[in-house]
Amino acid sequence: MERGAILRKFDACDIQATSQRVQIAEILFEKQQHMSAEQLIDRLRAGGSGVSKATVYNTLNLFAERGLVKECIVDPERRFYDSNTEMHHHFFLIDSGELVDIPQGEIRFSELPDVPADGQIDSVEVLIKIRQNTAEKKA
Amino acid sequence: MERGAILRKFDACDIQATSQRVQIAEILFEKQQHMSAEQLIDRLRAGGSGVSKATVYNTLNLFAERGLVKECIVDPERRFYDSNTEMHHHFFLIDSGELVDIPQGEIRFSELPDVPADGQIDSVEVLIKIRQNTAEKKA
DNA sequence: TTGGGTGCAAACTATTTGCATTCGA
DNA sequence: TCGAATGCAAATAGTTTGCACCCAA
Repeated sequence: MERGAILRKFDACDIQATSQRVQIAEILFEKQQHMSAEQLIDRLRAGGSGVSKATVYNTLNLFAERGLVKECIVDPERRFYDSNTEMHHHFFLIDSGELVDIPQGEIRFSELPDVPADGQIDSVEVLIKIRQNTAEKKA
Repeated sequence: MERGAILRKFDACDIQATSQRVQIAEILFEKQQHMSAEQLIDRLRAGGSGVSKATVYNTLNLFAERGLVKECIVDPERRFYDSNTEMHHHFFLIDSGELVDIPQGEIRFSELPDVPADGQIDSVEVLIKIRQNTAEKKA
């Protein structure tokens, strides 16, 4: 995604553009992906950027809050930030800790539960955990 | 759930019964619920038990590993342990941080995605986030 | 000029670990 | 008796916060 598109996204989400925020967004929106703060910091460092840890965390929180990215809680060790904010679901590859998108439309419900009184659905997320068969299986 | 049933569960999961483990299980299986380590510790303390923090964490990990309880990751702040290990889904009440079971059968899929090559489904979890309408709504 | 953004380091919190002690089969 | 379980405290890791500094409108 080129800078122009990022700036437009910022604008749409009421996010002031700064050098650091653009750097972070450029990595996040490079492709459809799920990154943790740490992975992002590594990428920044690898690219020679000196953005601080605190700024990365603050920025990711800001992005998530403003709806620029989606926070995915699947691994208690770290939060993932998903550059795809469309309603969609995930495979979680247990062995690699990787999160993979399930394209919209590949899951459909034939029945959904009644929502508790006074509540409205904010989101519906399906997480399918996958275990690899590749190598060993037994302990 | 009475002690006998707990001991039987322990046996089924190959967990050696000890006083602390039984105390913890008694609270967890008191009813169908989701507890965090901290809530559990509070309950133990309230009941006059002196089980240490480390033992609670170690025990919860052991229980989860052996399939006695299900670990639910929904809030990055804390892990919940679900005394219901049946395949089932959850409502997450955003405002209260509460996790509520969706009875088995109230969600049905009409379409599920293909599983990545060499993988097998470990679990399918649906999380429906609910926002309350009760009081205020706007910032 | 002036408030928001940034960087750093210290603070925090949930969880894990090492090790000596205790308990139970 | 002897290994497993426990308790404590210290260690760890991810994330947040306080505060001084800097930049752009």
